[in-house]
Amino acid sequence: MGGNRTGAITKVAQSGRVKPVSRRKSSASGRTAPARRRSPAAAGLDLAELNDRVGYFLRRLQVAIFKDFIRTLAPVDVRPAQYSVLVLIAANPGRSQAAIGKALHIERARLARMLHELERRQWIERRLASGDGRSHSLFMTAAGQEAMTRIETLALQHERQMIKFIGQDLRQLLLERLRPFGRAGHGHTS
Amino acid sequence: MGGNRTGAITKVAQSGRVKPVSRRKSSASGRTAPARRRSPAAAGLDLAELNDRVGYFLRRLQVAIFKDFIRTLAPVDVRPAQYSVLVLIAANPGRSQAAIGKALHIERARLARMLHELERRQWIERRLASGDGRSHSLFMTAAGQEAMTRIETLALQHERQMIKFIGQDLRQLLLERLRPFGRAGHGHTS
DNA sequence: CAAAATATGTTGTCATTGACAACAATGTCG
DNA sequence: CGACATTGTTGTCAATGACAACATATTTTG
Repeated sequence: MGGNRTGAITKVAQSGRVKPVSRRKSSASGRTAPARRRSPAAAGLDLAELNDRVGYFLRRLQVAIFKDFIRTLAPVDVRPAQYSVLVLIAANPGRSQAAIGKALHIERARLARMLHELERRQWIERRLASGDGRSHSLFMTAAGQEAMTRIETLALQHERQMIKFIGQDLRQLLLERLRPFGRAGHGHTS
Repeated sequence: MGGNRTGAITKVAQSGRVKPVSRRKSSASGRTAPARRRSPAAAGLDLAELNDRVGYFLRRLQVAIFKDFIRTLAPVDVRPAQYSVLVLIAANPGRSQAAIGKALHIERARLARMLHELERRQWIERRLASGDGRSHSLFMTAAGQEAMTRIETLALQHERQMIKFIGQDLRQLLLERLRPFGRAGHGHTS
């Protein structure tokens, strides 16, 4: 933490030090009403330049989607990252932790701990790779595959909710346009 | 923490307990080569059903964008959330913490600590609201407005990098289609 | 072949976030 | 006035991302 123990309002410059903000492109036409009775505090604030930051809206949408995912998959207690790992192991049995981690951009240490949890739940198992004494080959257990049925059912339910939320057309478009970025080689400086 | 202290490979079921995974669309044809010298481990893994999870790709893109934002704004040490707060205060001077927080979906406690930091840096100031003894009116300081010039310059530089990364057409499309979700009333169950 | 460099998995921390609980002070409303 | 809501604050906890340090094993090199 930062150890920020302020708590007291600084109370600086109650004079005119604060200029009314250098007028930017948007807004214009000044404030709509000088005295909007009983403004609910969160009345339409001006997002200003935030309106042109694609990262802002993408973040908002992504958070909303994850929240829905977590809520929908709560019955099986599976989080987004866990889900992606389970799917990859099921579709690519026998691969190493390094392979799974690189494909999903999950760091080694993080993945190791996540796999311990999935192993504790007896959904996956790790065997020492035959050819390489360092790596572990990952597999789903029978119980894991059974669980995947239920998990995929809920994941599909979540996806349907997403379609209702953002619209099938936008979802399809996002999938088509974003898939290339989801492949390895993007987003990592390494 | 979780207290997961396993560390030992369980070494279960080395027999046939693990069925070769219900054949999915791709894969097939078994392992390509029994001994692919220096295989990069992360060779194209099958994303399977992840290919239809819009949340997965959205997450990947969003993380990449935030990383670029943080890297680009590193000279001024401003993170995405801080940036959004600064922009909103500059564009809506005098509003309360509650108003800013609701508009950006930042929780009260989180925003309070963030504002303490921004106040410590002397970029913003808080005055007791005239009409309401509970709330604080937020303003940019002169120094804060000066800083905003540099911050916006870097933010624009980041945005241009985003255009190069995902393409101007996709960015514009995302902005147009996602802006409605960025408005209040979405993503919050409250 | 032996030393050096790499790769892999593990554990230990730290920093950032989101979420909640508990409070104190204040405001609103019946 | 008294019950309840709002606002800001602090304390915690959980999930993540990021690194450092190791032990072990493999690959590369001289």
